[in-house]
Amino acid sequence: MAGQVQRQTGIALWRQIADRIRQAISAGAYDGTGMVPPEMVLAQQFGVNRHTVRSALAALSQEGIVRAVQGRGTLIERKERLNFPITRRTRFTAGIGEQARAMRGLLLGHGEEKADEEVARWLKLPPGAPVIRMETVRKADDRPVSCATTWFPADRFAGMPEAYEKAESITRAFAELGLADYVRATTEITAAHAEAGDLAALELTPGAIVLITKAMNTDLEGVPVQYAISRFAADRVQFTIEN
Amino acid sequence: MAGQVQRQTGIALWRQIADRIRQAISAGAYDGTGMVPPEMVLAQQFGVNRHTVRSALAALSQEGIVRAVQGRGTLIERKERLNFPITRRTRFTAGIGEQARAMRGLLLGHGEEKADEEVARWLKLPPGAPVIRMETVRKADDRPVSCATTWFPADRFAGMPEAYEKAESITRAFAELGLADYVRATTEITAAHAEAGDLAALELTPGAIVLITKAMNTDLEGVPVQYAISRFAADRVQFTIEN
DNA sequence: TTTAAATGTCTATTGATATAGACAACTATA
DNA sequence: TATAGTTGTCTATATCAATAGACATTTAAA
Repeated sequence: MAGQVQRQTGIALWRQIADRIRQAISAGAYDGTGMVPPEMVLAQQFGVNRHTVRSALAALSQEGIVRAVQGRGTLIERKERLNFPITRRTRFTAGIGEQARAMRGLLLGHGEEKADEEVARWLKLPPGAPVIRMETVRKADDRPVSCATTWFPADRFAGMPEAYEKAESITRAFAELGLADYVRATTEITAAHAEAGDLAALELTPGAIVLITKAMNTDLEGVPVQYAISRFAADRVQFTIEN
Repeated sequence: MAGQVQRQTGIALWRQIADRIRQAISAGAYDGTGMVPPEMVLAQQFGVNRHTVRSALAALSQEGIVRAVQGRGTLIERKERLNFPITRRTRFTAGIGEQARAMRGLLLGHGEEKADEEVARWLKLPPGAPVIRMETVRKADDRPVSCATTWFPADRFAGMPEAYEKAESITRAFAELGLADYVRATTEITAAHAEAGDLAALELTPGAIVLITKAMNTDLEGVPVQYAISRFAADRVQFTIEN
């Protein structure tokens, strides 16, 4: 990890360094000691002043990734990255398996509305058809992993928000509404810088990256039952596609 | 697109605004006029000074996305985003279809080396087994889309670099070496800020986002034939997974 | 108990970022 | 051919980001 930070790019040096250290931690670069190298060493590696490194470490400390202890050093608190397999049987909660103890989905808000052009196309409904919209955030061990806007055909899944709020899971909410099984039909993946809404919902710092998925699930007959736009904190997750 | 830029975050306002405008262009927000709104209008929308908007537009102009014409306005030059379907039959060149006229793969460098732990695991070889490594960059209509490091079992595909350089495509190079068909077995997707090497290879500006895939292909018997780590310019591509 | 090594705090200075205002130069159109 | 609307350029000022140095405080080990 040599000094490859770049100046005058609109990205502050302390942020570039924070991103690099976060990635190094996630890759297990400091597993031997469980600590980040001393500030002076990092400053030399990146070719910057010690105070600039301190700004970066302060940001990581704010994220809960490291904890500085005067006299000892800067300890690594957290380094996991959740893996999400994307298959026909993709489910948010079940896919996590052993990676976290508790997976929960929280309902932030919901409403009934007319499908816009995009939602109608994905759900294969006529534009303007009534749909249920839900805003949710999903957490692994109380740490936010993704936030999502989800649409369901209103005539078929009218009670969805209430069922989801109780079950804290789409799969269980579907089951309660009489849909025993469903499959992932299509997933689109892009990436972007986090926006204001992401920062609040996912407890991110500005400049962070979000992975954005647009996903459509169908019942076993191939009829769309759900369309979701999810935004994942990129430094906490990865996706796996098995073909 | 209201004024949601954030201050004192380590990301300069002009960069946040450039990212937002790039995304709006890509989403077709200005298709009606083919132009970005006037600088004063954007400044008001984002709640910043006109000069800050000008810095953002200057960056987009540098990327070749817009072109300012004094007296008229700021014209949109380019708005495409390439789609890459990820299926068992994922191929870089063929998957593009009509989206670009010419897809080319260029060989930057290559060598033979011993498989490290990661490469050996993916290719299901004993650690230290000889592998061919290739560094490539792939372009659509002369615009860089991704750069990749690719490994092949050395005993089976010794002539790979030469074949690739001539064919400018993995698929055709495989065919030349006697492998008529292959399938995508596994794909992992993550995202990160672009590093120095990405900036050069992909002609990006610092702070840009890269989508990173780790992919393994097998022959029809399920024997691994290729492992690749590819880095895509996130604002130029999206992935689609059809299950 | 010293001492070395690490983080914490403070002051000062420089360069990049952002704001503010004024006016020039160019384009399209009434 | 005016005129309104737009981008281009200039000066000035304030705030944030980064550097530099000095010294305090805490921890662990000699």
